[in-house]
Amino acid sequence: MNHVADPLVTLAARLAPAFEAVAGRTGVDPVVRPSDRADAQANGALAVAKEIGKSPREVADAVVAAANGLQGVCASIEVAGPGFLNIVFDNAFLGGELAKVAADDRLGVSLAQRTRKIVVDYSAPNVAKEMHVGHLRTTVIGDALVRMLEFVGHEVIRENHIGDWGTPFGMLIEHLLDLGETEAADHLSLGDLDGFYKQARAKFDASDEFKERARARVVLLQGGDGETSRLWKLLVGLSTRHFNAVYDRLGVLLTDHDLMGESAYNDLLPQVIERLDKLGLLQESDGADVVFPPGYTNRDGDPLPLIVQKGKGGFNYATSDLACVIDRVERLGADLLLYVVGAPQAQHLSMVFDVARMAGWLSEPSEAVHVAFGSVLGSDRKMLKSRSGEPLKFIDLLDESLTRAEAAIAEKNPDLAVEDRLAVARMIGIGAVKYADLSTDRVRDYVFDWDRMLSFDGNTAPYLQYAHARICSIFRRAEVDRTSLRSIVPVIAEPQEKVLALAALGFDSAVADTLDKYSPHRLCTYLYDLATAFTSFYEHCPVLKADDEVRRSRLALCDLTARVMERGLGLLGIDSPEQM
RNA sequence: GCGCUCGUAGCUCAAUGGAUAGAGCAUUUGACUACGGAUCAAAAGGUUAGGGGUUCGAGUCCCUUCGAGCGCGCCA
Repeated sequence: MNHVADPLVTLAARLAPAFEAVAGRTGVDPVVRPSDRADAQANGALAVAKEIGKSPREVADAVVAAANGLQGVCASIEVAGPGFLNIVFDNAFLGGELAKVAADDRLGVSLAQRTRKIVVDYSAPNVAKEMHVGHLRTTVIGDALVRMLEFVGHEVIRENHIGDWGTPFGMLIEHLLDLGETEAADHLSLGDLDGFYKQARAKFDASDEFKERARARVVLLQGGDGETSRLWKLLVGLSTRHFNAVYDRLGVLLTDHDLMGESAYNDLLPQVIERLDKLGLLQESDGADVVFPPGYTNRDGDPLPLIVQKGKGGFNYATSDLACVIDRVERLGADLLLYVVGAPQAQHLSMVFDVARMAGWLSEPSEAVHVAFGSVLGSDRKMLKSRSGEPLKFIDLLDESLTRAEAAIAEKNPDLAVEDRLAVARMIGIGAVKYADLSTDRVRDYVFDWDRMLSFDGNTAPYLQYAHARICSIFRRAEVDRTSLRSIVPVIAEPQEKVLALAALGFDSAVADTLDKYSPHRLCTYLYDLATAFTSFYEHCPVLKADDEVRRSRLALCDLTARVMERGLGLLGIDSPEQM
């Protein structure tokens, strides 16, 4: 049994019996919330009053009278307004809780009550195409969710569903042959994947002869021809090298081990059709094999089908997505499938999930969730593009983040050794890009703005990293063994100490809330609150100059704050430099 | 036309159905013999797009109007 770190959660548990006694039933929610009038407030009396036909204040008074589990937790509890309970925590209680969390390697973050096997589908770039800004959100959000899910104890299977199959590969392989393998390899290893793709595309559009060769090559590829497969693998290998270079620079967990491209499901595709057919779900419509999940209509108001086999016999992405569901549930035994995919695909995924449920491939307790996200916009509020109008290359984005971060550090901390500057600039620059992406509600579009994300003020990665670095600076001067601070009970006296203590103790709830909705911005908001609580504490409460007992107590608060910040940023995939 | 998502301060964003809607930027005003001022404290800034409804209580849930973005049968 994990210790509950968040005082608000403890309070709710202690208060619940009193609410239940007054309401005369079990399962009453005390509705404990953070408060700006006290340390916490409990709003449950208003609902109970309605239920049992008494006045809210009467109920609130009765709850206070019945609450006998609060000794040692609360310093005061009083009825206010129409029937709210304002609660002030006991400082000694908070100190004790801090000590427990400080002694815990997990910093109070509890393990999931039910451990699940979770497939996270994210990133998914296309072979022979360069990664661009369109892959930013899925990669960054997916990575953060993976880190958090693993941290709370789930078994996570990362799947990078790369686009490594389909009709374009006929033309790509033919172009490869035209260029000659070695020359093509040189060309591609330079990283100019887009140029290669565009050349192939141009030939495909211009030449009937090439078009015919490309089509024949697709047939060979799908038929498993040895030489064709070898060339295909060559293309895939050159592309994944590019992907890995980006992932490495970005600092995400994806490796070749996580590759699970469309080609991996090739053998399953015919089975998808067969099984749908046997279940009687398959219908023929305009020459294609389709399934009609209820509730979808097209332009004309007619039922909208999910096409699983094209009129000419080929499979499409719906087939592949259904095969994925089968593979993930039946072979891997996953009970939660997360799709970190852009919001525009909502209808498609919804139809795929519906069909999978109709077919019985996705049933309780297994479920699929579309973790949708909005677009990255430029300052003109349109999709972010490079100056030339092309999608912004991922690698250029990373380069610019580094350049800008390095310039900022050189200007603001010229004392930092030059050899450290590059490493720190990487942490700041990449962190800024990731945090900007993670810190707004994922379902909304967001405006990409270098100056804002790299600012050291406001809700940005550099601000959080700065708070962490300041604490590290304190410890460079303090000459104490940080681990020795983790067994002492901090004394909470000043208001700023209390705010900071409550913030640090809320890490568990922040992680839980974040995972509840798969919304990383909740953890970001939490860490920002923690950072502001710290800077306020830092301004008002001298640490190193304080008398011995207070000094040790405040050092302990600093240590815990830094650990939570580093771990929290780490869960977002962001590093915390000790100096910056 | 239908569907999905969104609409909150000048700008960028928060707000598990709870009291007086919060931050940052920009603006204004304070605090630098500094544990890292890369900061802090404060002021000002709002009919939560409009209108109905449910509820003890609505930015949040429902209906509707307006506006924006994205989807809507053989690309993925």
